[in-house]
Amino acid sequence: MDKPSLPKGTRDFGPAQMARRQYLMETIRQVFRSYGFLPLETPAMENLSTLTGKYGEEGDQLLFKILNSGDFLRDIAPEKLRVKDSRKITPDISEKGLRYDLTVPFARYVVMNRHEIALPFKRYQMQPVWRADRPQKGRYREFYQCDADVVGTDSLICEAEIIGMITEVFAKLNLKEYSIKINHRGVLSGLAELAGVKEKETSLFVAIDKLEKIGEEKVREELLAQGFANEQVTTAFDVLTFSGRTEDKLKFLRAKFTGVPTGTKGVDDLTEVFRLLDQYGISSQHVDFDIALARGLSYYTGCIFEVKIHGVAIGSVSGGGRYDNLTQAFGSKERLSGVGISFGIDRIYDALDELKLFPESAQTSTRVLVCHFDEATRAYGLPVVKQLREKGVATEIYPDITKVKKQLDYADRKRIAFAVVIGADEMASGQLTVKNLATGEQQKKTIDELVASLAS
RNA sequence: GUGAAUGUAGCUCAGUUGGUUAGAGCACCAGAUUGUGAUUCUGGGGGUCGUGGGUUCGAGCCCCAUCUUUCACCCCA
Repeated sequence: MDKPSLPKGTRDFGPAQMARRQYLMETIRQVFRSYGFLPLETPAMENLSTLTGKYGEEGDQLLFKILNSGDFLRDIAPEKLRVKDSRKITPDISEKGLRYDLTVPFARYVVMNRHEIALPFKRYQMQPVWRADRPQKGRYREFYQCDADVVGTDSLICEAEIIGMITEVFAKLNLKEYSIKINHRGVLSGLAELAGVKEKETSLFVAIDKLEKIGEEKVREELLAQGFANEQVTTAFDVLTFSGRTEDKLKFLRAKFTGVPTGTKGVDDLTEVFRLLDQYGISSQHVDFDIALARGLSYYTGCIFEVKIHGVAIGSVSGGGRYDNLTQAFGSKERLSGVGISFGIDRIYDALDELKLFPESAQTSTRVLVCHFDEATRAYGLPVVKQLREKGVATEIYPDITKVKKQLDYADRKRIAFAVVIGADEMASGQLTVKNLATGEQQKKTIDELVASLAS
């Protein structure tokens, strides 16, 4: 038998990690709920027809596909098999795939349940997604996304609230050094139009998205290599490299986009988002209007967001944006606009871990261990355990009869806060020995005193 | 998907130009202490050197393949 192992890019999460992950998820859930989002879960697998074509060509390549059940090769025409091109026979042998993100299944759900959904519909969803990527640090093949989306309204209040939620989540996590980058697809399209490269938008966006990472020179080289004309690139960079405060950027772009409706729409929306943040009293100190922010997912049409934590070598920990046509991709006749945000908790976990920001409270386990010496003292301890549990105190009793040393050792390893030692003396007097494992101090308490002191 | 690096005990790592039975620290288990953990002392278990081939009288060390992890590209949470 081979040594057991895990598929590439997947991980187990032990109790210590789970405590921290749950702390993260609970923090996010609390914020989502306070903004009026309600939970939704969808299946791990979707029909491939639901998934393909929504994420661009690259995305389709990264889909995990599920082999059909049964003897699926039997009915395939032999000449198809002879070609030995697995992509050609994929539709014949696979009709399901693992979900790639939570937004597309959400859009599918909205279209399927349109009749019973009250618009605007706000849902949050925290589930794993799968991507057949090559793993690296902060990049896994199975990871959790925590999404909140609103569908059925164009109001930019949603965008402002997304920024509000990000700000609140990060404040609760005690993360102070981060930036929320915001841009608008309209600004990017306007830019492409100005440069006269409207038909090659996508390759322009992909290139300028790397501006911060590889610098202006390299991006120029890449664009020229892709056949963009020198003056087109220069025009684009004139706009991209403008620096200044947000208001200055908006003013500058508004002037540039005279007679360019898509660009003007982008500037209008962003202006409105910043105005709403102000009215809401949501701090925009972490918000950074970045003209070069593009983001890959092809379905975005309006504002786009991306969040980076400073001081850690981890990609973006959160991203999102507005998408106008996603429900139409599922045959909806009605135009439903949606906007949402996704937190990548695996990356946030890595960042918090690296920055040592997990609070002590995120790693608590059992609070009390009841220790004993023999069957009689163990039996005496059982109702003590029961009483503590009824008061909501996480309590366990050492199941085997063994030396106190071993029982305390167990308590120490599990970082249990208190040990209650019950021997013949305690049983006779009713005064139990309560030991604080952190300080080592011991005192005698009756059962009632014990329960009262620990119940919160 | 493309290009590169890595892998020796549970963990972090030594291991000479290829040469006998592969080591350390920490961790683990047991005892010193039959009512007390985290500190001390003593002893113990544990490795087909990632896996499979090859070269050699002889491979942890050299060669090939494969897997894992990591890095860059691509893309992204």
